[in-house]
Amino acid sequence: MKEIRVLLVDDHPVVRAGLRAMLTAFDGIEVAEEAADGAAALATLARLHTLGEPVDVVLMDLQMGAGMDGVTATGRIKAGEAGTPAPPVLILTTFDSDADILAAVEAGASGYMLKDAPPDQIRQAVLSAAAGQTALAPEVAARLLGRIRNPAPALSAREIQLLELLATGLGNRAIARQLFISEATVKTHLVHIYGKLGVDNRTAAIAVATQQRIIRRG
Amino acid sequence: MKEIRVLLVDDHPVVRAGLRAMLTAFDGIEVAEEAADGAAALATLARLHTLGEPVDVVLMDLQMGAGMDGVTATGRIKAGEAGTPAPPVLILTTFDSDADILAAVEAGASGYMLKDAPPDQIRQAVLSAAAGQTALAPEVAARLLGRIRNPAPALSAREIQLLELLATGLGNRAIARQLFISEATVKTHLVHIYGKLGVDNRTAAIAVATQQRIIRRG
DNA sequence: GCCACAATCAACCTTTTGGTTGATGGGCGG
DNA sequence: CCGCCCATCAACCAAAAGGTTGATTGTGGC
Repeated sequence: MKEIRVLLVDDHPVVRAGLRAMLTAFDGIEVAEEAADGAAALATLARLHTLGEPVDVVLMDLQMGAGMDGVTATGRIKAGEAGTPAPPVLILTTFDSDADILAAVEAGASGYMLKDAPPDQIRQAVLSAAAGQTALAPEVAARLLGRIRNPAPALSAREIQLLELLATGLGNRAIARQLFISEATVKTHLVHIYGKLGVDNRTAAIAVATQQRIIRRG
Repeated sequence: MKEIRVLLVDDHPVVRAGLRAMLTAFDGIEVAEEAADGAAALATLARLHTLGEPVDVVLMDLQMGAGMDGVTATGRIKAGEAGTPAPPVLILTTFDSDADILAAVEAGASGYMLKDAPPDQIRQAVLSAAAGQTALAPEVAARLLGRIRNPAPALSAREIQLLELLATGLGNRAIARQLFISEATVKTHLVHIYGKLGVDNRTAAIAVATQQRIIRRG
């Protein structure tokens, strides 16, 4: 049986070594290459493609230190920038905020796993991704389902984006400039956010959004 | 030559596998055991001690998901709670915030490395720790020096108390009522807080205070 | 005793937010 | 095609927050 060829993308040598050790121990999976950031991943994909040794699954971290982050890299891979038929991208990260998950899914990721997952779960996810299926960590799936069942907060992507800037302490004017929209629009978004979160000021919005892990907090 | 026996403490199976693979590849280092959180680390230390197979160095993550965190565990190990002569504890984590570093050092850690460090740096740090020396990642050392040059904000207890209420989203009037002081006093405190944190509004104050772990966030 | 500082309050003013109403255009599902 | 929602903007008003000055009290250190 043909082995599933995986490309590891993570800025931590330790994590790459761990994944390599874990994955190669499984039957049917081999590690084709490693990359330390998104840019290197794109280059590696292209190189392996021209060598006639295509990658079946990309295992991608989200936070990548200085280099190109995982969401951007996923988007570019899916856009075909590596010059190859885009392989499935499986996100493997430590964070599980709504903002991260939504961004990854929108970028075209076909799975979202957490690094503290047991090895077998990661193996299953790689197999699923290689088979063209979607694989979500139970915690992630639960959050998405909960969101569907309980459309209470139901913030739009734009609103989450605003919330994140809000949480950095920016004023309305600064947010407006960041997003290239008018201050009036920022205020409109905020009013909607307040309504959906059941609060009446920005600090309370941040408190609620943080607690519900709609946005992330270092 | 006697091997240096290391105890790995990290909640991520992936990271443990990576460290194990990396460390065992080095001459003179072997992985004695693994633990998924601080409590397990204490128990393992005690067990290995009674077996007459003491640990030379503890490699400890800081963020440990649900279990006992690394700072607490380090403190307890150094306090002798494992019933053993406390081995050196080398922190190995992804975050390098001032608060994390200071907390770890205060808890008695004898080193602070980042997970994206090259393998050889990690090896050197383990050797140094085993020899009773201190090993700081260059980035960490730089940050500590910077902190010494321009000292900490030094908020008063009252100001921290205010910050915590601030972070829950309360307005000045509500904070005043909570603390049984006037709104004017709240504003005065806030001005002082803004000055010390180098910001000019409440959300930015929360952002900075959270990032520096002056206040706590789930 | 004096100085520095934390904590408290007041009055005043400027800037920022919050809240409302209304309007436009794009996209998507029934 | 018609709503519905999202994203965008405007004008306006009320409320809250930000900033300044100045003052009182208590505590701790030199």
